[in-house]
Amino acid sequence: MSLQIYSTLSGKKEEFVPLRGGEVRIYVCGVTVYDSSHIGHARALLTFDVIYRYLKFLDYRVIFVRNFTDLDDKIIRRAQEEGTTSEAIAAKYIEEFYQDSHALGLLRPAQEPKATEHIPEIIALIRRLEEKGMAYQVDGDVFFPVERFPEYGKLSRRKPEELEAGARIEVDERKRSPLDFALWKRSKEGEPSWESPWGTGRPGWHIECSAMSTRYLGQPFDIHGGGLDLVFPHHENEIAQSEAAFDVPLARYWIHNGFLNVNHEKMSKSLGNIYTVREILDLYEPEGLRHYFLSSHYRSPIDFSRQGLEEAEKAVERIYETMDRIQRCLPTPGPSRPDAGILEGFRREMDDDFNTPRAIALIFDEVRSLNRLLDEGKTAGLAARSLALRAVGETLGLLQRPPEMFLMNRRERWIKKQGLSHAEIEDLIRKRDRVRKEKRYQEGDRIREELRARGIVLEDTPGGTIWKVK
RNA sequence: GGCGGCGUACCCAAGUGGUUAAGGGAGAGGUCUGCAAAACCUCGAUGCGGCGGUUCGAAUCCGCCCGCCGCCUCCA
Repeated sequence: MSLQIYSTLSGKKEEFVPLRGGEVRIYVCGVTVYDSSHIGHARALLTFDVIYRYLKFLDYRVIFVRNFTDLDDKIIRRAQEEGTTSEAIAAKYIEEFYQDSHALGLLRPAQEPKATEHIPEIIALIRRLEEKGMAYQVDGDVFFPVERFPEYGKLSRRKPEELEAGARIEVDERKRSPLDFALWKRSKEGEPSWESPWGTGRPGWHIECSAMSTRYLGQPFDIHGGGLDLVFPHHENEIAQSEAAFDVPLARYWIHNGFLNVNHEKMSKSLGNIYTVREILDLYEPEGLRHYFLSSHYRSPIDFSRQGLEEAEKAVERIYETMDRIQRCLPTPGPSRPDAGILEGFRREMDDDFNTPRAIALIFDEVRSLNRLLDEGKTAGLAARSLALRAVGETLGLLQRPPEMFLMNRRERWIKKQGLSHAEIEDLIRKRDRVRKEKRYQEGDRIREELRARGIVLEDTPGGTIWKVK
């Protein structure tokens, strides 16, 4: 069995066959940099981060491109509100994006093109469409004539007639059809603008992705991805433009991640239910968030909850505890190779449309089995299995830190929140040790209870008493 | 109105025709321990929103009904 990918275009799982041998070219629509990234963005980013990692795990040479939309109405509006330039707004949120990406443990794409740096490519593409009669100009605006592209609607399974019937937006009278969309917009006073054959203006939203994907990956390329909400109209329009221009498919497989909801509703500013990446990572471990997302399938909706995140964090802690035990038992792993059975099992699950929930279940099966070996004091095969576990974790972007660091971070976060200090806790532990030596256990248990009431649990190990967060 | 999705144990969540319905969290009992914690062992849905149907056999396919949601407009 080989990798099967669900493609929005065909509406079913298909065997993945790269267009060029061992190489995979993938383009994912990135963020519009006009505000802080929220956890919905994080879900999309993590989804494709894992897809990227898994393709590499399969030994493909992967060319991963993810753009920044650094030019659009929202950025311009934001700049006006703040009395600055759209360049400054974009630069600020790109910087924030990188901080968030780093915190989330995202692998960096090979290319991260920005719309503003590809104006010549965009103009060339529009000109090509114009030459083919697939663009028309009205007063410095250039539109794409949807009715001239018969396959329009094939990705989102919509018929143009039905769309027109249901349209309830204000229609620009100058367009031939309400569905036609802007390739180029004449710029208003004070907006960023570039010289073009149609006068001073700026690109429409969809065209940048067509221009940049072709620039870095050619056409067709293998995988195009993004959030489910981009299917229509963004990706539909990209297909129309690119395929009208070059008469070959834009991309072979179309992957879309499901939404992240809050209280069963989509996150939106008007509902005030947006959580930014930074505020969540302020409260929870990044790997907890990653685990939380990966324990649902990438195409399913997730209803975000604090409880879910807390449970996920405990789950990650369980894995780290086991890795910590292994490390103490086998300080140097030796020349072992990763256990092939575990890797095969992982591959079997992931080959089925990146089934991360099953992959995670497999990790926990392995954790239990390893703990049993450790309990029994057996070390045969331990090194190979822990190496495999680490490889699997790495492919999911989990288990990337030394175990003690994860455990320590959780503790630090907790005591800070509780207003406790190390010294205070350690004093109590020493005091408890003293009374225990004198067998005054009741007194010792009182100290334990006192700490437990503040979320600290004590573990008496052969090496002394350690403490953890409940 | 059109298109699409979802409803599985206390919570989260896999599973889309066939032995005992994954895994995590919470819970109960046990082993270990001075007592705990961690770990391990055991238990936990005779049933997968409801009602019919197809089939030797369905959580899985079909129909109807109930409930929830998304897209059709910028949006990850």
